[in-house]
Amino acid sequence: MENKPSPLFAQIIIEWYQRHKRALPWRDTTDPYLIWLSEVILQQTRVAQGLPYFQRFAETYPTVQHLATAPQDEVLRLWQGLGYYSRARNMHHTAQQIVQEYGGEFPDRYEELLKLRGVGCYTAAAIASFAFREKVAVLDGNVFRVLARVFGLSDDIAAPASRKVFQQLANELIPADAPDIFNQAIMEFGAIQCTPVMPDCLFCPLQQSCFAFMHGMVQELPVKSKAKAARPRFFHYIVFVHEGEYYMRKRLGGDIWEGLYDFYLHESDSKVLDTVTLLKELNGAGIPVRETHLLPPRKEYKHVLSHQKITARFYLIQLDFRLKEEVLQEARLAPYSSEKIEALPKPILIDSYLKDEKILLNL
DNA sequence: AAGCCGGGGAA
DNA sequence: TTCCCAGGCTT
Repeated sequence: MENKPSPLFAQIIIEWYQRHKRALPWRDTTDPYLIWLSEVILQQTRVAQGLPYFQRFAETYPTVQHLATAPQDEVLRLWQGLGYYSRARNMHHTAQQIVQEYGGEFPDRYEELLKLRGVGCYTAAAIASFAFREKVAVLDGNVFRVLARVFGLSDDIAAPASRKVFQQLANELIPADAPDIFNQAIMEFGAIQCTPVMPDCLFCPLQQSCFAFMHGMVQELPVKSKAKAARPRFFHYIVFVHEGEYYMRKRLGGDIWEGLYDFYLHESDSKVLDTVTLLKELNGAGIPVRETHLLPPRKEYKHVLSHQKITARFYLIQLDFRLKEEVLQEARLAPYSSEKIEALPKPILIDSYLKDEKILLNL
């Protein structure tokens, strides 16, 4: 670390913020519920992508009570496309907890907020400072980047141990008389001015006091270790259809997309389906299909997550009989009309397939 | 400390 | 195609 913290930093950042800040709906409120909602949505999401989701959530669930009493499927459906669905499940759970244990009132201190499910250091600091003006510094990806560059910190921001260094610096920088504005300002500065690639150093008010700029190290900072490569997976979805109804199931925990709906899934280590094994598996489950029922997949889907690379094929099977109740229960499948499917929360992969096959309207 | 959990935008 | 974006929970 080269640069020393100075009160000038907060002053410059806040001044910059007053002139450049975007008008965003969650900045017009001190309602901790709306702030919480926006922060959870924005956790791993760009403003442009999260904005319409915030609008829909705020409109559908204007208070924490509304969210608490909503069915989980509905909450997940509204969340569909945002990814990291545990955020929605945790938010739903916490809404119910706030109604039942906190009398519908949000906790108003950082330490209390931290106890809520889905609320970590960042979100607790955001709510505490924005809604209650508590002097606690937020530390998100933007703040890490700005501090690393301006103050010349070369600690790996992906390493949990580095957090202490940045947190201490941020705590020294945050002014007691404007913790909320400072937190907003430094994050907005990172998002707009001090961007990950091609930061606008030419018109930066911190140019002459920025360690990275003065030392030609803007490209090198922050230091961040790379994520490991995504592991390949091969999904073979068996889409049973009978009299216009499609058999789907709600995914369990322990894997991706918990709580979302997909089809009967046969996973293997190859993009080529081993039909013999599959048919044995289906017959063993009490589903009497033969090879002739298995239509070749129309199209192959690649679905890339940050940690998995999924290759998926869909095999439509027209059933001319109804599956027995025990069989459905064992396979956790249930029939849904296309209208019902529309209302179910689904991974983007499944939604794309349904739209390509015109099972769902492309709205 | 390391691994898991989505999806989209820009170069 | 390749690269980038990350907070919270679990192990």
